[in-house]
Amino acid sequence: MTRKKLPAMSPSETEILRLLWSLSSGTVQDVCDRLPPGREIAYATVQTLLRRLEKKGYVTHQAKGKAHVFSPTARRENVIRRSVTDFVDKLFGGDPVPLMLHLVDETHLSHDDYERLKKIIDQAGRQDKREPKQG
Amino acid sequence: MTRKKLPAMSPSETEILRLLWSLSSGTVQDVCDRLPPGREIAYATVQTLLRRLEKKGYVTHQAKGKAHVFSPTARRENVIRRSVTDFVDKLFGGDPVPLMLHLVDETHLSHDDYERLKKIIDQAGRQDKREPKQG
DNA sequence: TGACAAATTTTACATTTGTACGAATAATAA
DNA sequence: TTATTATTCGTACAAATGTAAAATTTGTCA
Repeated sequence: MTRKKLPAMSPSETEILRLLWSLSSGTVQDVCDRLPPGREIAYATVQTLLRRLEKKGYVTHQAKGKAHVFSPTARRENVIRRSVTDFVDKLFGGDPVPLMLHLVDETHLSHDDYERLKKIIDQAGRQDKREPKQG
Repeated sequence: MTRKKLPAMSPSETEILRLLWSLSSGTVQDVCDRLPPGREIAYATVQTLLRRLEKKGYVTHQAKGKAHVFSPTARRENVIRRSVTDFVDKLFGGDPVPLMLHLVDETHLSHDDYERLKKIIDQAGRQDKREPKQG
């Protein structure tokens, strides 16, 4: 299946799509309710953003009573992968390592987070040895 | 000293500023020469971007012969910190941990990178224990 | 069935972004 | 000093973005 490459999302669109993911699916109102305190944008604005996301292919909707229930179409993983790649390209010339170092340095992590991270890194590192060059 | 908060950079501006960092300072032409192959934008475009960066306060210039030599004013660390924070806010609701996990998972790292990362994480984790709540 | 409320659609609009041409200017070589 | 060349400056402009008011439609309750 030729998975079409969707047009890039704007930051605000990204923000909205994230909220929709956290809801699985929802109406404009639902998304509005998820806006964090301090981030106040009008209902109509959220709606515009959802419409644009739909036009770009990131979400779809289905009528439910008088309201529209929106749901994400693109897989979260894929969208994130692309966003991260773009970001790393612009700010780090494509090399993710400096970003990782930055994150570890700048983030206050809980002990659990450290353990989890270490574990994952260990795993990834070991896997790396087992599959030296497989695509 | 009340360090003023600079207006956000656009992705293209970020890209250009990154190149300027890598040069320490340089003319429009210098920056153009640093554009990676495949990324071709006109001299005049680069110039506009630098001009806008200057207006926003990220770079400054000084005349050197007939050319202008641009140099970054904002500290790289700070700009990166802010960019990363913004990005994490939009895509992960402010929690950097999922981004770290994603990066470790998705990135093909060299053995050295793994070691380096592990070391840094260990260090950060230990430091975390020694300073339980100091700002 | 008619009024009311909730939601959508339509339309709008200032700003930012990406991109660049052409004119002006300054250095330089002849 | 003049022609040439490199470089900036001013200007432009379509598309994307952030934001939303106004108009309209659609359920729903009395």
